[in-house]
Amino acid sequence: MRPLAPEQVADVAEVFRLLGEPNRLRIVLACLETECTVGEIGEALNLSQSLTSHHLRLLRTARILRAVRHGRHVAYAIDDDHMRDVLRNMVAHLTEPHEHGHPHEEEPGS
Amino acid sequence: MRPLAPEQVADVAEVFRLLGEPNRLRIVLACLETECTVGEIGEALNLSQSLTSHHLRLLRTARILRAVRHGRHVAYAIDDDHMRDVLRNMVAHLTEPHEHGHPHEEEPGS
DNA sequence: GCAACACATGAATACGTGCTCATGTGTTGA
DNA sequence: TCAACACATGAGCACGTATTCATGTGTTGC
Repeated sequence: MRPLAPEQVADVAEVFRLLGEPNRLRIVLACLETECTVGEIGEALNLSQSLTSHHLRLLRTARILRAVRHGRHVAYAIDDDHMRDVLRNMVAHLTEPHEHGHPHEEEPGS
Repeated sequence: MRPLAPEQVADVAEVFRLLGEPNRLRIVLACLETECTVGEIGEALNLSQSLTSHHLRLLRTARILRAVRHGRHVAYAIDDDHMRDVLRNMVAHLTEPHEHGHPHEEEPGS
């Protein structure tokens, strides 16, 4: 992987930041398999309509989700497969145990 | 990918949140290829010693980085390969163009 | 056109967090 | 043991942001 341009670092950080809010992450995960309408998301995750829409706006402008109108509903879905892989790997990171049995190296001081 | 336990969602979000801060992300990227000491990181990224150490503490306790003492230096490195994949995919997400040419679906209202 | 529905958005607030300053802890060499 | 080095950490402040309330925009059926 190349050194990565300094401006792209900001973009990467921005996406991570958006995924770093629990409610937003839940929204993204809900849209991972199949597309969902705003109402469905709010009801499933127990979020107010306003809050759901605010979060969706951020996820949409950051191109994490894409929006499609269906009648008077608007459905959201994951933007691309890279994002899906990011989520899968992150889950793997926390689900699977740690590779080498390094003895819980947490605090260097003591 | 399974529905993912509600408590794990918080853990995933926590890791994303930590990677969502530009300086912390730069630190992680610096430790991606080879391990770096605190001093090297601070100098390379032009961060104060205190700030560098504060960020490293967060990254260490979240198991994103691991710390190893070498003499009076402490070197940090990426914790495991899943994290490396997460970063690679995220870069791919932003570097590569969007898969289907959906016409910049950004604002549904207008 | 008009009501009802589904969603978007601006303003205001309470809360979290990144950064700095100061100080503490651990390690090496004399 | 003592000074110098390398790093860790607590307190405090300035700033960003998640949430709510109120209101606006767009769409369907009558």
